[in-house]
Amino acid sequence: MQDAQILIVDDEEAILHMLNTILHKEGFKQIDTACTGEDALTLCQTKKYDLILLDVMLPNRSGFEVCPLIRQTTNAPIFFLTARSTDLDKLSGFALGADDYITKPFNPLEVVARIKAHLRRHRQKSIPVQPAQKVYNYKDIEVNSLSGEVKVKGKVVELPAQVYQLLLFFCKHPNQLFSKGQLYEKVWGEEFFGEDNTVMVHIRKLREKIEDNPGQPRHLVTIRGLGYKFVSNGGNHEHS
Amino acid sequence: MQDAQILIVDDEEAILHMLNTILHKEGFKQIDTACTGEDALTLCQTKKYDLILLDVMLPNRSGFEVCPLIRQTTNAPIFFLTARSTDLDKLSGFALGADDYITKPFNPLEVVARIKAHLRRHRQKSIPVQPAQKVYNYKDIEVNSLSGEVKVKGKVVELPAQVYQLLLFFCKHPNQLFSKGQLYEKVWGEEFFGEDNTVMVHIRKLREKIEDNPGQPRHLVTIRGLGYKFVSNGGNHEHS
DNA sequence: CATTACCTTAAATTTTCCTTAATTCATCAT
DNA sequence: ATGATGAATTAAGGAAAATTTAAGGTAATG
Repeated sequence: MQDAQILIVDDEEAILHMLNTILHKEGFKQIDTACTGEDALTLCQTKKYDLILLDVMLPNRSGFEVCPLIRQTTNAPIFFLTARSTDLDKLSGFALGADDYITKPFNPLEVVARIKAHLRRHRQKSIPVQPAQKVYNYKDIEVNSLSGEVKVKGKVVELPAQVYQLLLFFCKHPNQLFSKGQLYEKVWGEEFFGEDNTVMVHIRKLREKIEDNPGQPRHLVTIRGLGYKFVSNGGNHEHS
Repeated sequence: MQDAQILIVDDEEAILHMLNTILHKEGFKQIDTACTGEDALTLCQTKKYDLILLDVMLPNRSGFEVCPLIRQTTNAPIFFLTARSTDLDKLSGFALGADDYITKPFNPLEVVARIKAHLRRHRQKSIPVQPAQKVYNYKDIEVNSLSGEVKVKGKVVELPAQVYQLLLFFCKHPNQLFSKGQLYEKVWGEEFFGEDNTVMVHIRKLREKIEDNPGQPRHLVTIRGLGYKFVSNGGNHEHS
């Protein structure tokens, strides 16, 4: 339990430091911190946390905004930190996918107690599932993961397994940039050692299936030096 | 009751997540989600649900529009979710085939209570009227799960027990993709450790019974790298 | 203009699946 | 009990298809 990966997101250095020391004293050694919602999101995409403490008041994007985005990457419990604590806040926080609500100023012992309690409960429940979406619908591309069927512009196309898995992954994370290494680890589920050719070839195969002109892709675009991104132009699949 | 298949349709990720967690905590483990009416419809066409939660406000097509279309695929109870709660809304909601009406913001406990109540009523009603009479009727294949009789093109064929179970499972879940592992766990009821040969041989036996040419199956097709699928070409599947 | 990152095609390798046959297991009549 | 029968499982060889590797080409970048 003490080896739980915890992420704390707050723009105030003081609070970050306080929570960090409290939790560290209690034996939690695996603590990361972030100052902005963007940083938190990036961290969540690369690492798997067991618990996230998220301040509502953040520069640029508020915690309320970031919460559902983080939810897409993980189903770890998210605790909101806030100054205000009206019932309405709590309700909307809960609606956004929060699991608990801690109001400033914190009682350090209370924070620790709540975290421990939640981790205990959560651990027991083995696999807390997130709402697994089964059908993805973009402008020209339609994926039914129940039947394993893929349609492009209404026509059914056959995909090899690995290419299908790749498409499915992109459908689950549209408009997000992934490096070849990330893709290999997420889709293939194996450690990446720089052999990026495999990914590139599969990207190509996928493009041959879903793009009008695979040489000039419009859905699965490459961002040179960084990776690939599946863009959903006008697809009726708008999260947040 | 807790194994009821539930579908939640809402474009807001947050609400999807909230309802999912609430219901999951209450023991409902079989939950699917969809963001659009189209997706919901696709899901209803491939799978049978016991209850559907449908948001009125949906992108593209409204819940009002989608409801009658879903009604054509199933007679599962449909609950409308809506922000407004004028009497007009309620009236048209029920007229369109809705079974209940839940207004945002929800009280989680109320949602669960209503769902449970409805499922209880529905279950009670359906059990005595039709005592689990299940006859599956596809184009060439007919399975009577009461008598255990299987007909292919009108002719009775004898199936070994395990092969029959396999066929029955496929009849219950047509047009859905299952991996060998899934099939083994669902049909055999034992943990799967990669010994997929058993499943393959049984697939072969089943094909010898139901296919004209077992080497080139038309009903029980294999999707390489992913699994098998029982396709019902236009054949109407009647659960009762 | 050289270097880097990416694209593209084709060949090589591996995986997956099919099929038949052999073996084990269970049932039932003798 | 015991052997016969049929079913379920395991095993093994081969075919087909998918994945990976490799190699040469192209476009962007500094």
